[in-house]
Amino acid sequence: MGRRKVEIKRIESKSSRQVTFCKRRNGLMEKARQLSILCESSVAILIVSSTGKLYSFSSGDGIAKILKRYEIQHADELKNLDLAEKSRNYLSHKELLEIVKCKLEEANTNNTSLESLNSLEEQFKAALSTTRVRKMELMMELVKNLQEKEKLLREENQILASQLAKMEKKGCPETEDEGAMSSENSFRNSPPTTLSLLK
Amino acid sequence: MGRRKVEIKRIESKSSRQVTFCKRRNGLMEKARQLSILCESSVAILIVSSTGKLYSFSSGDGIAKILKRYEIQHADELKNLDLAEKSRNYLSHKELLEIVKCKLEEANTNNTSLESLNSLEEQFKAALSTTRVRKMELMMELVKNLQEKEKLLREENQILASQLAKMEKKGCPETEDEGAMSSENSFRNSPPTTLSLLK
DNA sequence: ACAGCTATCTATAAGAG
DNA sequence: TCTCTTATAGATAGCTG
Repeated sequence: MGRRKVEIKRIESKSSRQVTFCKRRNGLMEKARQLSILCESSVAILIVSSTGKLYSFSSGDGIAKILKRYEIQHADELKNLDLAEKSRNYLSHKELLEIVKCKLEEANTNNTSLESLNSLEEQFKAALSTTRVRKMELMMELVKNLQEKEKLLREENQILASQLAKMEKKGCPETEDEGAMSSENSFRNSPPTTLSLLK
Repeated sequence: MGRRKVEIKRIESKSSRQVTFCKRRNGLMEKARQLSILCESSVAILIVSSTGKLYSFSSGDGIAKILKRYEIQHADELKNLDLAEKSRNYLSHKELLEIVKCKLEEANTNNTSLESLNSLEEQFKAALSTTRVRKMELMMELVKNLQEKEKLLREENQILASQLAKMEKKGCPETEDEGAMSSENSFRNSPPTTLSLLK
């Protein structure tokens, strides 16, 4: 859309590349904004220039929220968060154990009546209300589930990555559309794509 | 850029909103692709339609990597692992309760003064409140980080899956202008492959 | 829903200050 | 380098099938 048609390939001149980057980046963001408004959708854009500078756009509520929507297990996650918040005030088991052990030993060295011991037990039970126990258990379950999920995802990730690698070798070793090359360039010295998260 | 100028505000007609969404979404992705190539930058786009469907574009290296830069305080994963392991060692409250009971019965055979028991209780409460909050916060952090990690992994997974799909479809895409469409298509209606594993 | 078609509108490449 | 201008390429709104 300028005085002449441009080929879509890396602009060699550094300065005009910079100028074009700025113009087109602004254009892209504006388009994103319009799309999000016209069609009431959530849009997020992240751009890292070749010099490593980050630019981002997101319609309204920030990237985190957009990503959240995309979470497949909505209900599950909401439940998780809810649970997480509720259990914020609970004590860790290990901690509790330590304290109890310590205190009991202390108590042991003194004299205790049967009645008072019973009442102690009652109070202790009360303190450890049933709901608390339950929530803590759920909390533990949450962590366990998350860890399992993570494991599955990593496994699947590995599989996908290796399949991709295979195909890339067989199919088309050099020309990659949509910036596979450019990404190679802009992250020249970083390890292969997928592995970043997997270390 | 059409037959008439449009105001940038929500399109009321559902059908034409849908059509516009599709057209502009494609346009946006194409622009993103061009930007990433022309200026050798990394670009990622995430769009969630009003119906909750996800569309994404990313130049080559996947969103995860770009997101990583964006995450301001990316808590170290090592800490996570450490924490996770620690939490695995915590006893369940039920178990704890058993232990306490046992100890109390043990103590029963000896004699303990009422006062010492009361003071025990006080000390116990005090000790609880001191460290409870901090420990729990760490725990929450663990969960939060796990959830974030999961999110990133899902992202990455989807990208890999779609790249794979793209390659399978086309083998080896060649010229710039066609490429965007192919990437678009591969994202269009395919529910992420990932999900199968996660239910 | 979808796929073309153009008349129009927009974005922007190159030039100017 | 930056900003502004302007001619032109490109995107797309409203149609049509």
